[in-house]
This record gives sequence, C-alpha cells and structure tokens, in this order.
Amino acid sequence: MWTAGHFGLCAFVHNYLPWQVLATLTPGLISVPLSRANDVTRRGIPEATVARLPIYHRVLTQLVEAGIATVSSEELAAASGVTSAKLRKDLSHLGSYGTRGVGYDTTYLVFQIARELGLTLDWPVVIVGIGNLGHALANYGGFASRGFRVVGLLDADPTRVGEKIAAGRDGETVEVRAMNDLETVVIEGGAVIGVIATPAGAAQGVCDRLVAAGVTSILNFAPAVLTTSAGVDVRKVDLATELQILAFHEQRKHADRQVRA
Amino acid sequence: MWTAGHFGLCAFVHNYLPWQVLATLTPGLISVPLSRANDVTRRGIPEATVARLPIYHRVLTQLVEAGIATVSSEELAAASGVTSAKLRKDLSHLGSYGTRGVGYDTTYLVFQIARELGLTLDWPVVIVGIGNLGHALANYGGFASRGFRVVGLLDADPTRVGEKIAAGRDGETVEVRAMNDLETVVIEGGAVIGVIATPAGAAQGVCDRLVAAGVTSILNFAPAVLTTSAGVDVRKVDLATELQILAFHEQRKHADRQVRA
DNA sequence: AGATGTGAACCAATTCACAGCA
DNA sequence: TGCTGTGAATTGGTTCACATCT
Repeated sequence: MWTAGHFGLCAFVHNYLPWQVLATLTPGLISVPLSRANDVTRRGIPEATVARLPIYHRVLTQLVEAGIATVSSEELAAASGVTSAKLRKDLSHLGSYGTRGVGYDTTYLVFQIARELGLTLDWPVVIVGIGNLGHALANYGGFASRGFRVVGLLDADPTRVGEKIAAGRDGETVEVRAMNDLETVVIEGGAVIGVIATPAGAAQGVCDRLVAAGVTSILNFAPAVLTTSAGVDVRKVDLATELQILAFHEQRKHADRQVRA
Repeated sequence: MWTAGHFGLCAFVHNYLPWQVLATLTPGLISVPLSRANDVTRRGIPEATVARLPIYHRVLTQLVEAGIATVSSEELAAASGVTSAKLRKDLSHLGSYGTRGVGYDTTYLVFQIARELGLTLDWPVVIVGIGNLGHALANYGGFASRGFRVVGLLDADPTRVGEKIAAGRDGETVEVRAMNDLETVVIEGGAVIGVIATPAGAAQGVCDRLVAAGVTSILNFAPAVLTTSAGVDVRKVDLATELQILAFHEQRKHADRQVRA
C-alpha cells in the first residue's frame, strides 16, 4: 500500500547546477567565497550563457563552412535568435575574442567556444532503451561531429538484442546489448554520460545502475523525476511537457481573442 | 555566394514569450501597463512556473491513481524535484487551492492544473518528418492522455507515404501523407500546433507553410533557428545542445579533480 | 567611424521567514 | 500544532548606454 509519506521519500532531485553542492562537499576549503568570486570572472560561466553557447557554435560552424571569415555581434545574434547585447555579454564571459570596429573571427571564435564546451574532447556515451527514440538518438548525425561517441546501446527486450544500429555519421554500427551487460558496457567503454530513453517505470533503476557503474551525467527522456546522489548531473527532456507549455500559451491566445470580441 | 550581410538577414527569432510582442501589437490600448499589472495578479503566470506545472500534473496524477487523497507541499515538492517554497509559490499563482495545516487535495489540484494548462481541451497536432524521431513522437503514449490528438503525419519521402502508424494509446492509426498535402491536413484537422522533426535544412520551409496554413505554435526538433512572424510561439528541443551542456559540466568536474590533485 | 566589452539599471525568479488560518 | 500563502530579501539574468579600442 502506498502512503503519501512513503511516496514523498522516493524523490529528492537536484535537477542541475551542482556548483553549490560541489562547493559544500569540498573539504575544509576556507577560501571558497574568494575562489568563487574568482571563478565568476575567470571560469564560472552563467548557466544561461552555457545553454546558448551550443547555438552560437552551430551557427558559427555554418558560417565557417560558408567561407565567411568575420561576423559582427549584430549579425551573429540575428542568426542565433538572440539580441546583440545578450550575445556580447555571453561572449565576454569567455574572454575578449573580438576586435573592436571589426567583429569576431569566425574560425577563432568557433574554436574557443568548442574548447569551452569541451567539444574538443572525446565523450563516450551509452544509450539505454532502444525504442524509436533511442534509435533516433543513436543515429543522430549531430553527435559524432561534436565529440560524442556512442559506445553502447542497451535494451531490455531480448528480441532487440544483437541488432546492429548505425551510430555516428560514418557508417559505423553498434550492437544492441542486453541489460545485464550495462555495467560491462559502461566500464569498458569508459562512458561518463548516459542517455535514458526507456519507459518511465524503468528509468530510476537504470539511472541507479548507470551511476553505480561510473556515469556522472545523465540525459533523461523518460517522463519521470530521477533521484541521484550529489555530484551527478541530470538533465531532463520531456516531450509531453514541451507540448503542454505550448498548449498553455495557445489557450491564452484564444482567451485573448474572446476578450477582444 | 554568401556574404555575412546576407546571412545576417536570414534570421530574427523571438524564441518564446510573446507577451510584450502581443502587447505591442494590440492597437491603441493605452492602459497596457495597467492591464499587464492586472494580468500578473489574475492571469499572468510566470513562465518558469508554467514550465513546472506539467511536472506537478504528472506527479499528482500518479498520486491520484495510487489512491492518495492529500499531499503536503513538502511531499509533492520532493516527488517533483523542487523545493517546497518554490512549489507553494508556483501554486499560489493559480489560486488558494490548499488547506492550511492539512495540504492539498490531489484530485482537486490535478484538475485545477489541467484546466490552467488547457489540458481539458482538445489540441489537434500535426507532425512533419516521420523518421525515427517523428515515429517516436507519433506513438508516444503521453500525448493522448493529455488532450493532444495527432491529426496528421507528413513526410517528404514518397516511399514512406501511405504507411500507417499507431498514434495515441488506443490503437488508432494515422496514415503518413505527402508533403503536398500539408495545407490540407492542417486545415481539415484544425491543427494549431505543429511539430517539426525534419532535417535542419527543411525546417524553415516547413515552418513557413505550417504558419501560412494556420498553425500558431511550433515545437521544433530540427537543429535550426526558425524565423516566424510575431504571434507564433516557437519552442526548440535540441538533442545535441542538451548533451553539450552536460559535457560542459562534465569537463568542469574533471578540471576540478585536477586542481585538487 | 564602427563595433566590442562592460558597469549600471532593470526585471524575473528563487529563497527566506513568518503571519494567518484550519 | 502544522502547513499554507505571501511579503521581503536575495540571487541570477537581461537590457541599456557608453567608454574604449582598432
């Protein structure tokens, strides 16, 4: 039997931003306030900015491919769907990579952003749950080109195990493994990032096993709130939620129309 | 040939929040500041709150199904992965639906949230681009139960046209139609919400056609910045972006580890 | 000249702490 | 007594406007 109290126990999640958590865990470091203040100028990039850097990176990559050597903040901002002030403030957190009176060198800037985001490194990723969504993720072209390498695909359905799926853009395939192999796959592949694309009911169990095996960042597509230990980053993408937010605004539009009439 | 100027022209996007835009468009209404202030107390729910209501709705639905009649803010917050203060502030924007000293009636609250989100209405949706992702979206169970009805599936690949896909949870199927039929499908289905799951290159064209056919809310999975006229809501879900944000934090963790060592 | 980089002002969101009610 | 609902304080993010540099 469920009770409210029991249910309440089951979840305590920090959904993102482990900065404070990490600071708290750092043992006996008195200079934390100072070092954080230093962070803000030299390393600590605002979360909102981090969330936009991938967009700038993609747009800049297109510009470089199109052979454009220089952009102004105005142009880059327009192509990224933000205001130029916001763009300049964002880039200022990385350093002074522009030239006054001229603009930004696209090649140089795209590299600086890539470095800041860690895209110059190799990130082994495992994907758990190979339904339509898992499939879509596995052969999503955008991963390989940005340093993400699919080192493992796992599914609970025995009929799916053994299937070979194209992962990455250059025709490599990865074989679907059984759930039992989860720990092996994570450890052998050296994965620190895990993607959960299972049904909601299975998500927490998978999450626990991933973390136990060494994963420290999780992207969760299952419509469930995940509980993890501190130090593990969890990001959530919920398809239904996104539609519901749209529906809310849609409803407001209709209400407005009625009020006006 | 591309020039920076040309490229810069191609995109100006308001990514969300058409409040100010709408206010600006409202013709000759001098009381706008006042009416907005009124909005904030009576109807205007903060965007951050709206984004969390779907989570509360899902968790509450589970509680109701589990036969739990009452929850405290503490319990509901824990199960939703937020703090209790945040939860109470969020709910306070909807009205006073709790009982001091007791908590919230789950059945009553779930209905109030559903009403606020417009989930008690019927939202016809079209999905464009039936690759793996489009497939996953089409037969995602969470839609039907929340008032979303898939009235159209469209794909540019002629070999895919005619395929019947399970959409919604009760085994109904919807047939994939050709791109030419886009306008017909949108208008006949009465769709106001469109989902774009095409490759990046096709996204803007599809977006324009959807908007021209009457769609006013778009959920975009293509890694491209969309330009739309004011009054159209665009939300973006970018799989690569999410992973890149995780990679950033992951890199930071490793940097920290090195500093400590 | 012309565009960046940035302090200052502004606005939104979160957290605190407690008054008010069942 | 216990939990909601909410002003007040704080933190984080955006916008403005201009000093600064090529």
